[in-house]
Amino acid sequence: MNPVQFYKCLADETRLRSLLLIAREGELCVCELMEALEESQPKTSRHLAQLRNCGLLQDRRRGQWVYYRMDPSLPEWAQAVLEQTRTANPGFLADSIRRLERMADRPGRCGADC
Amino acid sequence: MNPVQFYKCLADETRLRSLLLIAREGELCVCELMEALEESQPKTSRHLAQLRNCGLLQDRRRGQWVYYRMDPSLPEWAQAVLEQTRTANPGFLADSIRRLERMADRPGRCGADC
DNA sequence: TCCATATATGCGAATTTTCATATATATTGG
DNA sequence: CCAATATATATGAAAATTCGCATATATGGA
Repeated sequence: MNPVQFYKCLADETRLRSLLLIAREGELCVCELMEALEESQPKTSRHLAQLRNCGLLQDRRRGQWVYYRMDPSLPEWAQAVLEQTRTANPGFLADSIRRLERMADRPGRCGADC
Repeated sequence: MNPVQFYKCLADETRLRSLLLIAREGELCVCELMEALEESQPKTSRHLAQLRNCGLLQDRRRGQWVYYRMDPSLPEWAQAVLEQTRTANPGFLADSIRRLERMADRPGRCGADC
């Protein structure tokens, strides 16, 4: 993981919020991120695809939904950077978390079997 | 310090190398960074000014030279991010450090009195 | 004062990034 | 198969970033 490319990925509001929200929640689908970030579907999807292509996120499809989570092979230093950024800047995600928690009809998360 | 703006500062090869080199060396002047990074004078100077304007670096003039160092008021999480990036990616700076150490006629560093 | 060195900045061109819009693909349920 | 929902992508325009080059400023020494 090239540090410059890593930081290019974090250098955008939509991408950084998505990453930190996913880090906090474990796994989120595109429609949840759209709602939490108040962004359009193509914009949300495109940024997530970019983070996946760079190796920061993994996705899995479950029915109609595609869930994104941290790529577990992300180097430790990069994971640590994300964690520190998240915990040191609680205000950065506050509104997004509120919208996410108030979201109606969130698709249910389950393992590989529902 | 807005996290997105902070990461925009790190999302460039010249700026990230400059920052990590300065973090390692304590203080460096523009001509040392030009040599270490093999970059032109205007390019080097412009990126350093940007880092100063964003609050990541401080500068002090000593004679003809302007020395840049970390801004001590940089939030702890940001300092930690830089340190982790630096120690976890020794190869990222290796060539620059070699060129810096082999540089002839490096301007001498002293306190406020030479 | 004049010159050499070090650094900063103005500016337009070139490159990169981001976005909105439209459309394509995939899945589920009828 | 058809319709509805969720997600992905193509495309061209707009915005932001980066760069090279020229020039300006600051300092120290002859």
